[in-house]
Amino acid sequence: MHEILLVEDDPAVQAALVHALTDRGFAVVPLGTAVDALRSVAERVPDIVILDLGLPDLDGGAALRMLRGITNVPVIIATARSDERSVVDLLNAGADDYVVKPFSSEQLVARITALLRRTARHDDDDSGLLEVGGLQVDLRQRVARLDGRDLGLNRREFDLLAYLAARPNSVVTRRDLIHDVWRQRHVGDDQTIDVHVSWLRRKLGESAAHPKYLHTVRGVGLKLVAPG
Amino acid sequence: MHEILLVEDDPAVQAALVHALTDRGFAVVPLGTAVDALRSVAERVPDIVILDLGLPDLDGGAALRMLRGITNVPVIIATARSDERSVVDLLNAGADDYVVKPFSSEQLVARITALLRRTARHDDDDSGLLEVGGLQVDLRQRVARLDGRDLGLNRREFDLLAYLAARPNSVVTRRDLIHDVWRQRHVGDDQTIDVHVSWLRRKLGESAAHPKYLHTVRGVGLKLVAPG
DNA sequence: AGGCACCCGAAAAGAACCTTAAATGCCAGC
DNA sequence: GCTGGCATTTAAGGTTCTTTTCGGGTGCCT
Repeated sequence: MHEILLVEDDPAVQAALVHALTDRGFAVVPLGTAVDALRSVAERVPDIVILDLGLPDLDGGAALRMLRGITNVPVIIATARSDERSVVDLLNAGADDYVVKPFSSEQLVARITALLRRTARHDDDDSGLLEVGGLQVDLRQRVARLDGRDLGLNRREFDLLAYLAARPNSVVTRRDLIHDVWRQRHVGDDQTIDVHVSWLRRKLGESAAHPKYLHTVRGVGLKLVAPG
Repeated sequence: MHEILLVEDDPAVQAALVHALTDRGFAVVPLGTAVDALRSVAERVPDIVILDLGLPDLDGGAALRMLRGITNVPVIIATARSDERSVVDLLNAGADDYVVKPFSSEQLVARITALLRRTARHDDDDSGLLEVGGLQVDLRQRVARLDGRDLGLNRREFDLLAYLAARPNSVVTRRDLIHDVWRQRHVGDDQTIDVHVSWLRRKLGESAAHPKYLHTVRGVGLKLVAPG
């Protein structure tokens, strides 16, 4: 679920866009002034900002520059001003895209999606840390730590743990694992999974009889829980 | 210096754009057909593709989809077709931006720059000094030093090390390397990479069995870490 | 008790990887 | 256009690590 900060002072336009974007599965934060927008971004950076020009409090270029002073968040300018000068200036001031009203909400969504697609990779890079209790799984470095100590997992073990750590407390079936971790239809036997789970348990310093993090759920699958 | 692949069949428009883009310091490869463009990209991936619709040989949507099958290169659609359907479809098919003729070359440049800015973070900004532990990679002089001593790397070795040094501690896949360092789709084999890594390790005074900086992550790729 | 699901040690089977050496491609200078 | 040198890629063999298979075992549930 992506979070969109919508900065638009015309209530009618704002309402229409909120509706269109929400329909498409985005979480929208609608605001009417540049100052509110800056404050909001300082507190929590959204996945993308839609910025109207002609806000009541601040000139668009100034608002954009201040925003850029805070963060590198993707920004789409959506405005009625279509003069060439304005387009070029704002793009050069750090905007990612510029759409001119009237535009269809469909086009705006397509442009948002395109921009998110382009930025997605970076997000992965920056936020690849999963934590469950004293367990840390760093997807970027591909290192898993228990209480700060590197577990020295190999590929399968790491992928397995990462998959579980991404879904703490929920039961994962063997079928899920074959599909998502092994990425194939037929693994000869569930034995295969069991063996890898066993290796993983050993490295975690636990066993099936005395589980701390990695619990078996009989007849269903496995579950990674924070101990306690 | 960024490299732009310009796919445009109208000779007059092509000439004008080549001129405008070259003036702005871009290296431009102008081509007139989609087939030529695909061939060119398969051989060497540019920094950005400007794609005209209405090419003589292939429908724009088809061309874009085939291009996306090969690579993730940023694509700007530049065309006279301004109907909503076309805009939305192509953005959803993987285009990054869509500008409608007639557009000013200034606006095109601004959009190119915006897109490169958004994409660039991964590439080396060839203006700086990367440091990882006792390793220095000077992108401007293209010199790499270990504890102050010049390693005497050749082109590939340098690019490889620079790419890794720009992402310390993160695991980089062979696929990333083929795409971003070799910049082409078909490298006969991963062997190629292995061999260059081997040369690089030798010059770094280490080996796969006893890595200091350059670690293999089996089944995934490589990782440059600060030793210790 | 008997069936089922699961656990785990050991060892075979299979990939991935490293290195050296030879072949190929590319460019500069003649 | 040829020739030699350098950089890069392909090829081959060996090594190490990973993954799977096998088989005996344990414990839960009906």
